[in-house]
Amino acid sequence: MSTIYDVAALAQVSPATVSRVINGSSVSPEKAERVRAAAEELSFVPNRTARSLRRRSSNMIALVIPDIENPFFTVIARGVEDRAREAGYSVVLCNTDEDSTKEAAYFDIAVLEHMAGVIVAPASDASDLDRIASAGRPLVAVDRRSHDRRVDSVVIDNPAAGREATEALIAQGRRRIACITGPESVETAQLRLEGWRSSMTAHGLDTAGLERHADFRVLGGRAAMRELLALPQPPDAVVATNNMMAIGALQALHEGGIRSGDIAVASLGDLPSAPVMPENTLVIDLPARALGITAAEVLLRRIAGTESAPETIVLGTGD
Amino acid sequence: MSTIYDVAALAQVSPATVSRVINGSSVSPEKAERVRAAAEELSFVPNRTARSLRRRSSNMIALVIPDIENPFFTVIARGVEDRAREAGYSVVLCNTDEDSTKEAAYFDIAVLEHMAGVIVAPASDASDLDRIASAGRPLVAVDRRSHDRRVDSVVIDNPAAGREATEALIAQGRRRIACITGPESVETAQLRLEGWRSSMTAHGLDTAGLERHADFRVLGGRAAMRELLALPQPPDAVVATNNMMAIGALQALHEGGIRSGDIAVASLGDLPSAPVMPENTLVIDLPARALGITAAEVLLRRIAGTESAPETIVLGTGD
DNA sequence: GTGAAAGCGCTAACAA
DNA sequence: TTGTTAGCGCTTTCAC
Repeated sequence: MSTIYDVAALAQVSPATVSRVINGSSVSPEKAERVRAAAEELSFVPNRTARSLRRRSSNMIALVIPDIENPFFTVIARGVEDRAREAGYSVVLCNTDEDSTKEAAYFDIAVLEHMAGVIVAPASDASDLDRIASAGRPLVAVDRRSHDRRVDSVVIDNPAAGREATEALIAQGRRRIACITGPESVETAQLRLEGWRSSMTAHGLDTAGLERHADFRVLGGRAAMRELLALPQPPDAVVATNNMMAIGALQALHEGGIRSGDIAVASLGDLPSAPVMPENTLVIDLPARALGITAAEVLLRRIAGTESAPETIVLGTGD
Repeated sequence: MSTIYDVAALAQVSPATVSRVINGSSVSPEKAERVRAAAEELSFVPNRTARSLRRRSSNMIALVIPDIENPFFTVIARGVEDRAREAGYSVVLCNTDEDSTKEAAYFDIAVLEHMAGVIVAPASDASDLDRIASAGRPLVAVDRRSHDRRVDSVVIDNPAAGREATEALIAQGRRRIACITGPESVETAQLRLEGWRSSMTAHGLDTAGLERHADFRVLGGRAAMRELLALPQPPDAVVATNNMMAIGALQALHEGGIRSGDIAVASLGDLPSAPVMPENTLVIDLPARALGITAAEVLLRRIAGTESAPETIVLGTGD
């Protein structure tokens, strides 16, 4: 493990010059070359910890997501990671289980570790993003906006996604279409629900009693579907506003012995690789990877020091 | 952001004493109390970067896995993370896509970042674990042993898992049982295959032409199953040595229009949450979480300085 | 038990 | 453009 002093000695320059070469400041060509040769010779690699200490910022980015078992978020993670790594940053993946307490603990760590920035899919509207913002760390919300409008957000056009799913079911001839959405405290859940509602009313269809709030997870989707099945007049289709609840809904249909085709399910977002896709299932692709890439780009820009007002980037579902 | 100097000044002791209190060295009770009060007062938290620089070791652990989309590995990750976090370490998740080059890049980062240790499910037997070992960083292989016998390993009893799956199929009355396993360069794949083979021969069943090597992924499993279906005499069951290949095999069966029940599939490891589990499917539970927890414990012990000879811990499939 | 002082390896003023 | 120097915040000898 050689240091810039070793390199400086071998190249017969000062440590500062070595540092400049590493960081791309202006150095005369011949000295730069000597430094490069010396660094090569000693297989020198800069000590990132020392750099972080001095710069008061590391090259780690925290990515805080609510559910690592959900492929939607792992795809986002891969998008973030690919872009971040290109820029020389490492990504620390933090899983919160939709739990704001766990989330807060991760935020504290991010600050303590002097992480360069944080990308978060907030567990709820109550997420304490201020913990990060007030510490002056760049922060980007992804997939879900925060109530804190000071932070950048990268989201999907959620109402459009809700409408798209609903329209597709209507086009299949479905009329009594229910919607299973996420917690009321998550804006994404509300917006997708609104998309469904607007499509329904636009087509003159009744929505009364057909909304259900669940938890964005399999069990919640299943329970909600069971309730819908128990209605005096069950739906003939359902929009699940995320993939996990769609799986839960399909499970409930299967348990209930519903004939495939009697009730159609539209999922917002790809299902985890399944052996067989049930025929009555419709998937609306969500641009998860683009979400991750874009969030990383916005964050990197903030890390680089861009000072513009916080922005919300809305990605179309077709992206 | 206060420092130990601020705390020292307020408590009227030297910075060294503050450091000692933080790290639990012997300090007189009254001074210790003064320091604690001062730290509380200033809401002091030690700067981890400075500590890492000084100690030449951070409190980050790298977890390098081949496939973040595979729930088997995410469950391992959660096991690792839970245990690591208890001990005050953060976990950096690194996804290699079964690619040794990507893996090597992560190893380099782990060394550069002075990470406290690395847990890896090696992409192949050719994985260059020496990169870490020779840098003196603690290293534990999980799920897959390395050819490098200097490192600790935590694995499943793979032959037993292979046998268990095979015996279960035999108990169902299956006789012509194929095996789709992973790459030849991955020991885990070989051992599970051997488990299958030993059960087959123990029951006097023929194994000729019924082995397939794939890549532990959905597409590979599907292709292998197609080949098996194209055999003059196709199998009546198949053991897939991991969950993703089991999904691929089931897909191939579905595409091939095979009646459910004609060919049974046994999967080593839980399937990702699926809407419906096909009836002809059998899952052998693998103790993924225990794998993660145990690997973390072994690593933490090494980080703490245990100097015993490298060990291989084999977890029973019943654990 | 406690404090003074010397760094860990790097970067950023400040001079030259 | 280049070098000198002073830290970033912490830990750890080494004296006392």
